[in-house]
Amino acid sequence: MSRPSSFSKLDHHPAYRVVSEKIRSAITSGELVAGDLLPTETELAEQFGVTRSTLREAIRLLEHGGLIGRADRKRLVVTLPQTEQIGRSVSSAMLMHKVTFRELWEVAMGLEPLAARLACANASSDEKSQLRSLWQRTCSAAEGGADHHQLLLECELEFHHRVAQATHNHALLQARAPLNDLFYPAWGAVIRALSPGARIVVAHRHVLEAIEHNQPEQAGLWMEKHMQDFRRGVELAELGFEQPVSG
Amino acid sequence: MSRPSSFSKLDHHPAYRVVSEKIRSAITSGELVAGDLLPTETELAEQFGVTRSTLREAIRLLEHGGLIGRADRKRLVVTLPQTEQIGRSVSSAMLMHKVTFRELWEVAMGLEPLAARLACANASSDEKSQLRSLWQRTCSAAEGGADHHQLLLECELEFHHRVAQATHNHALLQARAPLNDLFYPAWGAVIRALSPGARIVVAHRHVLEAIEHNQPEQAGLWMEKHMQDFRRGVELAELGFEQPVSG
DNA sequence: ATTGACATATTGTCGGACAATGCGTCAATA
DNA sequence: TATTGACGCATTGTCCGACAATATGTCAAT
Repeated sequence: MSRPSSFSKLDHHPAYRVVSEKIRSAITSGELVAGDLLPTETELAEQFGVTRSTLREAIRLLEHGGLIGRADRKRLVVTLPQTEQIGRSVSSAMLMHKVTFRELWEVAMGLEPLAARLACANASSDEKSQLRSLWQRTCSAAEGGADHHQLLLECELEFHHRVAQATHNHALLQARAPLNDLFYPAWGAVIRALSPGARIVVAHRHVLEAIEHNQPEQAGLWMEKHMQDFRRGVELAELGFEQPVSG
Repeated sequence: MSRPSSFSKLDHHPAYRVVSEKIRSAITSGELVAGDLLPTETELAEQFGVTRSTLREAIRLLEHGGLIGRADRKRLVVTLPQTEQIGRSVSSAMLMHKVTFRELWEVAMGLEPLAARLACANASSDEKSQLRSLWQRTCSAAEGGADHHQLLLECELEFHHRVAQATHNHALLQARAPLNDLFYPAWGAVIRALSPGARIVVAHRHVLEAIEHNQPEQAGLWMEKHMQDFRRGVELAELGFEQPVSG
């Protein structure tokens, strides 16, 4: 065993993984683009020289990544991975790694103000008006008290998501997608404990107006304050800043 | 059709997806933890009341997400999703969305200086010394000229990865994991075009020393300069800052 | 203690089968 | 003419049974 073996451990990949990899590379190499229809399962199975069962396992492997899906419940189609779909698997990974409130907050402090700044330059007027109408909904949710906690939570999360969307930066969208999933339970706990509707509304308004008037610095600063509020909220609610975010 | 139908579109999920979801929820809910061994396929199939083929498709669905794997080529085992595995699917998603150099750079400007700052407080002495020895390897790679471009590229990427690891922030690691994959071709092109070894070495040294001396501001500033260098590199190499990063 | 032979269990792969369902065609009808 | 209904066809989702390859355990032989 201690003898320096010059043989590399030969790795025998199962067929379903090989097939999956072939299809994946065909997609990522641009040979197949989103929207392209794939042949039927039987036909694909023939092309690869495997049985339909094996091919289907390969399909499942890609399906989870959002690379392919069903067009009309029949034909397979190459699809663009959706940020939310990918983000969910990332966030579940974060949950399993027991990411703490602090870790989540630190990353959010890096990404959310950045998103706010970038949104100033890139938000379309349509996105701006949608943000404003969302803010008005947030107002009414904040007034409702405990009855509207769930609604307020959803407004809070949607606000950040829409700001990120307004950047039109897909890398940013993908990077912060999992944060939204983690903030769901996190903000939820804070809201239930403190009813911080008023503070949320104020912060959102300043960010919104900064975006409307194309003031990146202001947008970033107020988003930062908003995240500081979140941190204070976690501490005041005595959730334990160093505790893992519970799914 | 225009009549307001009060019926919700009933969604019939195929069995393999239901089974997959059952297992996933058992894992994310903590009922099953990483390291747990699952029964054999036949046994699982019996428990869920499906055939082995169907069950295997469900398994594939989870396998891609890194939630389960094979222990010893036989028994199934619950595994902690690895950042790199997840990151790769995210980065391939970014590639398909034609993320530009600018978008990549903007996110990196948010995350990399943050990582440098956080690494100051959290890096173990072991990680610090590993960073230093990596820097020395970078030096020799930088001297080699065109022959060592590949080596230099790998050093550059590994440096950023290790800095991120030194933060001990798993959320940050997951969020920036896909960036590494995208920086591979991006830095590669810059290095081949400009041979910026010297500048890389200088920037890394400053970041490294700032981390060693626990100076977060310095670490963040130099990491920022480093990313500015990357941007200049893309422009000087005439790669097109607004062009998509090619996989 | 190492080696070899053998039975056992489990996975990877195969081939075939069938029900459910969506789609196209085409005739019948108002 | 436009809608409806009947019918056949294609494809997926699911099932069943089978077998080779391989890892594991046991036991005897050296």
